[in-house]
Amino acid sequence: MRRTLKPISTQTFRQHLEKFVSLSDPEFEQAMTYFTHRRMKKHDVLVRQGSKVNHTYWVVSGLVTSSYTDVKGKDHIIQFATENCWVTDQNAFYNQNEATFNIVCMEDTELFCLSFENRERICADMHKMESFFRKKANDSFAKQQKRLLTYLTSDAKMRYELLLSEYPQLIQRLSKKTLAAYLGVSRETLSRFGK
Amino acid sequence: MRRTLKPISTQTFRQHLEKFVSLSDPEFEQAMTYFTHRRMKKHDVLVRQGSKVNHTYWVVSGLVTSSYTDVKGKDHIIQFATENCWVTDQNAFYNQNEATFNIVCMEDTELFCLSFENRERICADMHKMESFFRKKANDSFAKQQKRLLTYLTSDAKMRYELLLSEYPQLIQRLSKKTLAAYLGVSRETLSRFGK
DNA sequence: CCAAATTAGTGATCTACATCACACCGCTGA
DNA sequence: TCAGCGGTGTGATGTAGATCACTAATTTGG
Repeated sequence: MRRTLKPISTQTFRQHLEKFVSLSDPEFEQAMTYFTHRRMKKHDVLVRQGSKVNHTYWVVSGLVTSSYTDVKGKDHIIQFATENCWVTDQNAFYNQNEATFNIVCMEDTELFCLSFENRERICADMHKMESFFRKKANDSFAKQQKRLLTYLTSDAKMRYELLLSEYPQLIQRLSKKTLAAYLGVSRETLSRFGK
Repeated sequence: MRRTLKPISTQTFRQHLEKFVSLSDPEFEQAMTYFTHRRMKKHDVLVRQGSKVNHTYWVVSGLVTSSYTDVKGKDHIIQFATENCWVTDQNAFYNQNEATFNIVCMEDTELFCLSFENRERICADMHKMESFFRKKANDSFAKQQKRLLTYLTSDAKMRYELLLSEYPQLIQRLSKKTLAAYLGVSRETLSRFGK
């Protein structure tokens, strides 16, 4: 549980929080005390399917995926988290039960970590932070709904092209296999979309 | 904007809130002042695709669907809301932009309504209510994620059987056509799954 | 620095599901 | 009361995309 936070990272984090709530200097400093900082290596596992989930993470730098391995051993990625994204197994974290997802670093990754206890404490202590998390959760929910709608309305190729246009930089950082697991399409079919 | 709330409904609503936060009698009474009450008829429209969304709704009784009509005129149902469910177009409501979804009563429906302004006010005035909405939003997000995962991992028949086992009573209240639009499967294919 | 593993492209098949077409039934409302 | 319309079942056919099988290229870690 180290405490050496780079000023640049904390500034970016502050900007992130201030998208939803405005904070004074002392308020932001107070908020930071609830977080810890970690550096992970590529392939490191943050959350393992079936085990407890004690933290929610904010990605300072790097890239993390949240995925589910089904009974046939096939992977399904339900979320990418790059710089300035939050990631955890929501259900397991909030209800304190076993993880459905594997959360794994796809690159060397730097994180701010918030434990379950600290999450409840920061929300109880700082109304503004509870407000932040409410707004953030609503926002995530809306985005998730949009993604579900994409599944209901678009075929695989359209979903791929949508991803290309929305996150062009992400495509460079991930293998096609990984993209396929996110798009819900086989590696072979994705390959045939060309480009 | 009437103010005649049946005691039974308000008691159920209180129980709903108390799943996430505990409220004293005066606190609950204060909270209720931010809501209004409405009765709708079958086929009435709460939100129309393309227009502004001024309220979020809690269903006292009845049944409401949130759906999207695509360019080909095909309907996709993103959510059912029965008794004790919240429903609105999240994105349009929170970001105050145009609705993606149609929200329509499938039965005569009774609602508690919370306007955008009142939502922000109740959250600012009552920390506990902000806490409620934070927890509720996280819960909804996790449920939504689970549904997306179902799409990624299960075929149409499995999704149908899952729905049957999870919401057996819902099946009685909806036409197969409507169920098909929720499951992301054609009416004909659903029909062939048989009873 | 090289062996092993992982990633990527491509053809041949297979299959779940969509779409089209039609027939039938039970409401509902002028 | 009966015309019409939405809901439902079912056959025939079309198709997106899965799966299998193989080869080649690229990455990686010991």
